[in-house]
Amino acid sequence: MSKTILIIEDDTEISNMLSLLLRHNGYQTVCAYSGTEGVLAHGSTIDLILLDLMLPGKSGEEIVDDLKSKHNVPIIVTSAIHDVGKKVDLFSLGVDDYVTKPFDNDELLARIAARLRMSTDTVASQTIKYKALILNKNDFTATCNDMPLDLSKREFMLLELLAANPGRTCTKSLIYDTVWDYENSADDNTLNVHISKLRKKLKECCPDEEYIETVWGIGYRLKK
Amino acid sequence: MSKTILIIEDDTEISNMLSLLLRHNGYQTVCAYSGTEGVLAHGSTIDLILLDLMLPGKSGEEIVDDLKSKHNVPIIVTSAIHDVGKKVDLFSLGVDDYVTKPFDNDELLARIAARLRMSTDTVASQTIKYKALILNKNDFTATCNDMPLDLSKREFMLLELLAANPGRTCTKSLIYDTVWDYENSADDNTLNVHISKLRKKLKECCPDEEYIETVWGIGYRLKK
DNA sequence: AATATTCTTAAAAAATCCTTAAATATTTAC
DNA sequence: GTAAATATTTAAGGATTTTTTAAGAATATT
Repeated sequence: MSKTILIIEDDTEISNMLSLLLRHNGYQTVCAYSGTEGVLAHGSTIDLILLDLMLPGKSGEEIVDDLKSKHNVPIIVTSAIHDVGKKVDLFSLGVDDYVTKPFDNDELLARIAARLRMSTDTVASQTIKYKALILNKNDFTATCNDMPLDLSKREFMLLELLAANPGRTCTKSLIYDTVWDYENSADDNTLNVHISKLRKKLKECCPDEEYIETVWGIGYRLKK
Repeated sequence: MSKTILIIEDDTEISNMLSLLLRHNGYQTVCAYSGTEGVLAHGSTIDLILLDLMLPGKSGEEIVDDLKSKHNVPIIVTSAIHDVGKKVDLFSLGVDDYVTKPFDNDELLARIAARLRMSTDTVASQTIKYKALILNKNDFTATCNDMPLDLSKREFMLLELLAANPGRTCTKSLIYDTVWDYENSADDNTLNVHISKLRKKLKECCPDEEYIETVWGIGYRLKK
């Protein structure tokens, strides 16, 4: 699955060059042109951040702090400074790596690949993402638009089943088998009620979008 | 406490220079002049390895593998090659960082310091902090808001497990495995009672805040 | 051996979740 | 367009799980 990289870089020329390089190598990119803009653009869909340190406005340290506290993904700093003192401070803040400009394209790609490999091995394999929705199978937590979703066990299992098969219709019979472990009687309304509650909770985080579609007479599905 | 660094480097001049540099900066050093010698010299007293890749004899990859399997400490490769392909392979083998020769002394020191800090932070650190809570694994003492928390062994282990995974739900089954060392029978109430007592003790130090959240049907967690 | 502490069990109370049922709304079929 | 079938929503009762309390069993300490 394609990874998304957030580029925070004030020099348009460098930013464009980076974006092109990364897209040519199979990544998706999001560009921000200042630290504050970068913090705003950062969210659950971002897998790694390329951060230029010499940005106007907020200090680099502040930005790293804000980014990390919002969503903890690897940060690689691209910097022209040769000041080693700075570098040490950054490491202690949580920066994962840095490259000094002008950088070698292949080296940059290698470092990005290394960082992504590290993070996917540990956490991401146990999570299901669907649009702004993230389900963590390890600890039964869920977030939508980075807001916590408070789901009961049955609600979580139901949403997990749907999110694991986005765009595919899950028949009621399949859902009862998977989530409830028994066959449904024809007049059973339990599933409907659970869907209703899920929609209500999802709407609180995403007022604009309808996630769960009903397939009349058959079951439910998440929109493609 | 002073850290010991193993220098694996066949060029005597560079080796001596490195050793001098590191000793001047408060480290102890051990020198080896080939890969095989390096693997032999490696043991429990070594905290970090500086490894020259262009060694005669065994391949660099083999050496890294042998070193890591003997005692897993950070390895920083010092290398003259600019071949990026090599670098990627090394990352996947477990090399933590690399510097290209000729290297800047200060940069090398910064990277060493960063790696050592990481490993002490993760492994050697014997305290767990969570909000106003501090758990000391060495002597099984705990404080909350600087007030001593008098915890029994099971209570400490339980709180330790939760605090080591803040925000994550620990399933009952996991908790029984970790704290009690046996599978729980379905109607076992022991864990619930311990949670109850923990909450009571925590409330005495933190009347305002509820630390332990229950995840219905699944387990418990500390709030994010 | 006696005492103190901690752990477990049991039972009642409280909280939460699940299901049912009924009323309303929507879609499909004729 | 109307009737039938299916879906949605709400509220309430029932079922399940958790919390709390207390007492007895197990373990550790003096």
